[in-house]
Amino acid sequence: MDNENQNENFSFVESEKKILDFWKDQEIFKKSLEQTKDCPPYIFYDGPPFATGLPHHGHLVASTLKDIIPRYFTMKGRYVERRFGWDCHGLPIEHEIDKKLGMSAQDAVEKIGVKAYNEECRGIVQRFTSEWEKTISRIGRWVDFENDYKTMDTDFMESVWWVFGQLWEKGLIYQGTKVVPFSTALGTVLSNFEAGSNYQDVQDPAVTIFFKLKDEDAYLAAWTTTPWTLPSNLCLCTNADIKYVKVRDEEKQITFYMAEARLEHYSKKNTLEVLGTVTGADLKGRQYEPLFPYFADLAEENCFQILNDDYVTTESGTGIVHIAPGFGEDDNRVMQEEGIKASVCPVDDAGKFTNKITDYAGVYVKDADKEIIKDLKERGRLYERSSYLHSYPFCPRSKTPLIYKSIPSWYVNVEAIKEKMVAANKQIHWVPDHIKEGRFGKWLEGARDWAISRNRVWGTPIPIWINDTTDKRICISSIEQLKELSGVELSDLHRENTDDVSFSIPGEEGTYKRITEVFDCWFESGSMPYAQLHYPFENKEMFDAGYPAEFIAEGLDQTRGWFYTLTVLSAAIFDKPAFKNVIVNGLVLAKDGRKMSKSERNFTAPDNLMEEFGADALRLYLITSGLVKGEEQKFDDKGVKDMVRTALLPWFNSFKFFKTYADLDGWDPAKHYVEGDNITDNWLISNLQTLKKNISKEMDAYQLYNVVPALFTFIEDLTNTYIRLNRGRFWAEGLEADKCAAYSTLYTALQELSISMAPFAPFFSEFIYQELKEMNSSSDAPESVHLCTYPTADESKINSLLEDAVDRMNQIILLGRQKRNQVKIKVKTPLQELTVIHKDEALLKEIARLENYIKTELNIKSVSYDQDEAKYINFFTKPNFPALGKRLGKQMGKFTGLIKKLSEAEIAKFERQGSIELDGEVFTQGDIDIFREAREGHDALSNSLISIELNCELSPELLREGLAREVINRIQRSRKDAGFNVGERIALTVKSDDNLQLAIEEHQEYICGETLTNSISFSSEGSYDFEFKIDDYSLEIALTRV
RNA sequence: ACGCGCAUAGCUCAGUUGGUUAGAGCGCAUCGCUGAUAACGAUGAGGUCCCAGGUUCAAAUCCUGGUGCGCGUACCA
Repeated sequence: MDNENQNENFSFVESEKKILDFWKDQEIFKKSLEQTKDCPPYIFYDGPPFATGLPHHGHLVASTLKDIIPRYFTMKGRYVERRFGWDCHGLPIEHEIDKKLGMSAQDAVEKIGVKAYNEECRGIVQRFTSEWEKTISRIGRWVDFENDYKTMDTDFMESVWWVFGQLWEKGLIYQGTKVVPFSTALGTVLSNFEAGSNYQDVQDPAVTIFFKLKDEDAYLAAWTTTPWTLPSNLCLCTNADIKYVKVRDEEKQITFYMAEARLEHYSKKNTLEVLGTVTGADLKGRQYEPLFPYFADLAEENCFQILNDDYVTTESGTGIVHIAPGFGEDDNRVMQEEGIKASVCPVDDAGKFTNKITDYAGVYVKDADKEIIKDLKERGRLYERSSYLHSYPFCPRSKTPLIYKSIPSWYVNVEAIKEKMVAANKQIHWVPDHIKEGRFGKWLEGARDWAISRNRVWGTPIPIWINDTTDKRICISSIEQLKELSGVELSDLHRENTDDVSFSIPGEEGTYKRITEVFDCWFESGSMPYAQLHYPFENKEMFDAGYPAEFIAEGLDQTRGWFYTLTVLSAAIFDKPAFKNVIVNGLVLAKDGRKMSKSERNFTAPDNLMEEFGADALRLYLITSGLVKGEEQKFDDKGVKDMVRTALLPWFNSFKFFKTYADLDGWDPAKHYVEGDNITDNWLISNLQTLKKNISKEMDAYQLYNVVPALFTFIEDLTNTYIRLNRGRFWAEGLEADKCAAYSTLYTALQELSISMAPFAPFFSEFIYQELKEMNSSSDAPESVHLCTYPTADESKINSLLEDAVDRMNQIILLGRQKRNQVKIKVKTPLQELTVIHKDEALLKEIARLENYIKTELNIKSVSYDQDEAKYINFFTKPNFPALGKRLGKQMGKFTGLIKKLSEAEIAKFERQGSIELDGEVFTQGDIDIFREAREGHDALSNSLISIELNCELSPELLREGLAREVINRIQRSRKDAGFNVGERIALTVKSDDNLQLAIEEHQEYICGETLTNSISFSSEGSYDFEFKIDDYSLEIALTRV
């Protein structure tokens, strides 16, 4: 491999593509599974996406999480199967077909039949699978697409039947009429989640209507925004505790009742005279005349009377609510509670009045509003008409307003198992944790029965057969059971095959026929843990061993979706949670803080991003953000670019540095691996162990957002401390022990880093791993970084004292640079002396071990140490608040003042004796913090932990040495420009001013050594290839190859 | 409307159980470094920690009430 060339043109994107090929050709994913197949399983559930859309940023976040965790646990020695899943059924698919055919599903079924309709659906379900596979693979997610599960597979559907059968046996299924959100365009009931997904602010007509009391020449004023429900009115409702007034509108010649609190509102346009006051309770039981004749006979069933309920308020309207139990859940409830069973719902599936409503039969309800209002006006029953702005649910598919109507539906009695669900939730570890008790916990507590039937075509048929004579019901929960009863053995369970299967049972009259409804597709995705394995028909042991799953990860929107349905079914059947750990990711917003929207074009397509910056950068960006703890994140492409810059490039550069020199020296880990005792080597190795320890702690808690920053810090330490300080060791001639130790340390760090990073940045980790592997002449290392064991910390190599010491050294270097900046002396100009000041002798000794690094970094001739801080530094003290606050409580204020006022002498005494008494209170070490700041008039600097003094006096000698360094710099630049290789030796001709020449002569040996120059000749004439200005001096040089 | 979350530098975000000098990166300015560097390093400017109360010796942090944003829930007739 031509490494030289490859490095010059290294591209993360190209490298990733090569690695994708490598994984594919060598079947690394498969091998990782084979390698772990006897290990304890780690069960991961993949939530199935709808296959109708393309993957977006939200899927990428989830996909990254769904890749990192399984990779990590695989490397930890677990067997992690990853099956992709597809949600195939449901409205989105049917809606696509309806659009294509240009008609509703009902019409389509009538014209072409169930079979042909389902064929259409089946045909488009997998339309985008190749795009999904492409994007998911590109981001580096390893998932089994071949062995995927589809909710339309016969095995899957049969397990769904089994799940339903379980609920049926436990008595959790019932048929009821409930008032539900209904889409008149789709002709179907919507689930709660669907109904809530599209609220819009709309203007609806708001009318105040009079109902004539039977026993008095007065009316009741009721207010409604749905005039079309008035023909179905069966009762009126007041609040027992609200005061009502009887008023007279002389102008309109009418007397009526309304809430006192609403009087003000109605008095604005009308002159009203109050005749008397009653409570809602007083009104209860009084009868009124039906507004319309259609259901007048229901008066026999106690309709057309006034009821009481607390849900009536006086925030709007008249405080008297019109009740149409067919169209309102509260309405229905109030009447049920009063024991009135009557309910009417004279509206068909298309939202049109039935023949019962003779005057408006066939009219779409919203269209009927106007005519009804007109009719009421003519009859003198309309008091006021206005419009009302409120948010109203719309059908998310057809964008038409939903109506609420009562419909026969099949329900899961969720309320009966609420406690089980709450108990199951207690066993789940949520990231972020507030969802457990918050959003999800609250949702469970308020859970309501779940309508699972849909009057649809493309779905899993609900396996209930009803006897057409006796109304006896049988739930069938397997293909086998159906065969036993009917003699028909089905290989596909869709409606075209099941609808016509009927049977009778010997000794019973009548024929059993299947109901026509299919399942809500959420029931199917909630059945996924069982159905993907075709449990219990197959894989019984496998399921039992791995349930509940260890881990799932989905977006915050699934709180009410998949997280919920999994929990409902699992609690109902097994009284357990379905999963133990869940990471909930937040919503990805566009850069401008709004939702990402295709029409707004306010984001870059995922594929383009990966084409520009690579998948690793994208992955790292996503999982370092708040997205992995359920927070939203404004997605900025620049953030992805920054990941390249702040993490991947330094990592790459440190590797490239290593490789450049190791190749030059022919260093081979198999032959030249040495553990030396260099202090920075020990430090880096110690740092590495600490890193591994922290990673494993955070990963155990599924807190990914803490893992990657720790890795970044390590990369930073590696490049800006370890390599920077040790460059000289790699430049040394030959392969001495110390140099081998340096190589070995760097090799170990890079290798372990690549393995540690593998779950997070799987591509670049692989790249580094392969490169390092290639350098090893006798490597029996695994073929891929992803087949390695995840490194664990060797705690015996952790030396926290040393880690601290290096921190302090870095502080000293920073202070030195700060000082040089202040006095404007470049690092190239050497300074004579640095004094490190600290009272602690042991610390000074520790720092002295790092003296050479300090000298080099700050370009200092000598370092001295001084324990007598008072010479340079002022002290000031502050109480250690956390410690003292608890002890002193209210007295804290007083002592804070005393402590801050301590004199230098008292502080010195305190330091010497280790304690001090103030106003009767004894303070010991740790109670008082001592801070340091440089004393004025000194060249000292302090960061309150450590202090330095830098001798900034310059002598001509020092200045000339500085000049020599400048010359080296110019020669190196020239070498590079002239195209010399790193190792090539040169001869130099120099033309310069006298003082500069003196500097060069004085430091000739040093200059030659640094620049690989064999000889320097001086000239005073002619002109040369390279010309420079150094301060006020001019320098011209020419280079020739030797 | 209710529930949950969020609000910190021009921008994107850290900020442990309350603890007194509130941090990082980007951007900006200045200086420097560069034979691992698509780079980088240092220094500096930049803050009403959304607002108002409260608890406390002490509040960015806890409580209450607002405001704004997001998500979720909701037939308020």
